[in-house]
Amino acid sequence: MIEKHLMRTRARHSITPEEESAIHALVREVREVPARTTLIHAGERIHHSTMLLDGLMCRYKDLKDGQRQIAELHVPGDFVDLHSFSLKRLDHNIMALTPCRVALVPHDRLQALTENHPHLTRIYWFSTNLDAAIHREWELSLGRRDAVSRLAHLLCELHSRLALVGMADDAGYRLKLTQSDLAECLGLTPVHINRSLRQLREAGLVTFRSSKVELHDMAGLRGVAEFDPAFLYLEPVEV
Amino acid sequence: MIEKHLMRTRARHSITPEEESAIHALVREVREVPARTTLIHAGERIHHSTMLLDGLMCRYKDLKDGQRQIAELHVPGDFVDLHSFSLKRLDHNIMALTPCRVALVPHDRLQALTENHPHLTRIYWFSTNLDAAIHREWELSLGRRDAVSRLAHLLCELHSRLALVGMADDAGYRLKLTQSDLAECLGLTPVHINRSLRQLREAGLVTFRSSKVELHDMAGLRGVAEFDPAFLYLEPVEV
DNA sequence: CGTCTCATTGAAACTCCTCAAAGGGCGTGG
DNA sequence: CCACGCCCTTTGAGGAGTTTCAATGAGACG
Repeated sequence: MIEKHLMRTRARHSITPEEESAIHALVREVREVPARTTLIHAGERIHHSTMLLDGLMCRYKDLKDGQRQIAELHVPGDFVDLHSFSLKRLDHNIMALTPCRVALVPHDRLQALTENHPHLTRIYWFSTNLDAAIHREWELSLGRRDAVSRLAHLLCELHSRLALVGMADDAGYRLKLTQSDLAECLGLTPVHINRSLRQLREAGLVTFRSSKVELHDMAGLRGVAEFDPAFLYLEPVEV
Repeated sequence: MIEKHLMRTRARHSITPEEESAIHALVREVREVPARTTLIHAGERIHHSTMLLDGLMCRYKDLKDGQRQIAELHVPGDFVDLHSFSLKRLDHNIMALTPCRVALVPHDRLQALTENHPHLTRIYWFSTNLDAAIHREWELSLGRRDAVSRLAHLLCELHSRLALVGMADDAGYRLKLTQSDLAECLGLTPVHINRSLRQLREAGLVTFRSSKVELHDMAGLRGVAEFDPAFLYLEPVEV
């Protein structure tokens, strides 16, 4: 059930069978979430964290005039709001972009984890630090990359993250996002996303159509994006 | 010596005298860092974390063409790279923007902390989650706010963070940054920062000149910025 | 007092946005 | 099973915000 979460965890850290059962024991219940549901609203008191089992979710903030900025996309296996364990309230909203299946992890079980499992605590601390690293890479994109490069970078990032949980290969991956969703990730308008996608397509690098990303020239795409996967910390680390 | 760090910690969490001594015991040495020194380079193996005692530091990333994006500014009392404890290598560089005094905290002492002090561990986990919250707010700025609002927001953020460690009051604060530094924080050019500063000044909101931020109309500034300090988690939380 | 960096200003160019409209795909209901 | 409606995608034209290039001014430091 939480297999993808274990995949992404094992990819970066070595965990004992006993620790795996401790992770299994974190989950209290599994729930289905319809697409376009805002699961958690900024500011509300939270008592459990959410692990994404299937589907795509995001963290987003918006301005009074309705403009929205997605701060991070979440793929299956991700802990979407592990940080709510220490923050108690979030500074952002959490929404399901597609129909999702999530596992709920009560904060008191995480509390117990920090008391009894220092190694797993460090692993989960690492996990929130990885989210921060993704935020930083997005800051670089939003601040300094132009539209085409920004888009290329996001498609590379998703490729790496989905591949880690077996949901992408060299040919491409399924991505049930609209061009408006991409716009909200990249600080652009849907219209400009459309034009930028065309540029990438006409350059023979990648096609995004009917919810599928087809990679035609991964090296070229990474070149345009100046993509270096180091920020995803894909190498095993002993924490 | 680490008084500002204790100030910002006490502002958000209650800690016992015994925990305070544990924090004191983290520091191995204090070091001076000249302005414009890159202390830590992306990718290198790190064995200690850096606590900022005095001066301003930043985390930054850059692109091949030399464009730079600052991902976060650090004020005295901040742990600049606490996340290097779990990540081991950083995805970004760390630079002193002004002459700085820093305290070095060996990772093995943090490791011991996670084994013996779960409460302090949660407090420091919180601290890295707070950095992530600041990153998210910057993503919102970079993606969706226009130049003037972005600048106003940063000046509000720094006011709140500096006030927390007693380095800002209602009148303003000292800020030893150049307009180019601000440009690198905000994803703009120095020229445009200059024009935007003029707009804020002529609107009677704030003046930034000779390293001083003078707040003339805090309410107005917050309005322009759409500034809500919630993302700084200034309220006490029991973790 | 000269030098260097930082700040300031103007004019032109460019990227991306806004507004608008038409074209496609898919599910639902008649 | 087709038609309708709805949302998403695509394209065009004009406009706004920001950048680039260039030059001058001001302040700090040796």
